[in-house]
Amino acid sequence: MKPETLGFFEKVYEVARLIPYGKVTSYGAIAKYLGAAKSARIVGYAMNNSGDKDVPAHRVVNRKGLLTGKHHFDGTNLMQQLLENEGVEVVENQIQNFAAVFWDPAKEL
DNA sequence: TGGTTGACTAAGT
DNA sequence: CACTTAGCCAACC
Repeated sequence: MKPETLGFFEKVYEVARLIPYGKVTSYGAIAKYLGAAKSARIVGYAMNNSGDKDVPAHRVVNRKGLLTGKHHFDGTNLMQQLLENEGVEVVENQIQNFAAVFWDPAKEL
């Protein structure tokens, strides 16, 4: 593939694509894996631009397992539906049993 | 070049 | 226990 811009965003997209089916991770976990643990906000910012990318942004939530980014999806419950479709239990925008579905790239990779 | 933004996180009140 | 404040850093204007 082409290295593209080789910017921080592209790195975030690659990690996001590595998230297994039925699993989720946090912005901070991705940032840490990229060596920029304090750039969690940048990860979220990148996700905002992931609309044209094949990035499962619905698998990326904040550290509390809360679907903070669902407001950026087209529908109001689209993000939740996608997660539930993968077997992730979500109630009131919050992932249930978050620890069980949490996937840490820094540890898994 | 410099200032604003933001799908975050940790710590404090 | 819920809200507020502060730090953080890459991209955008």
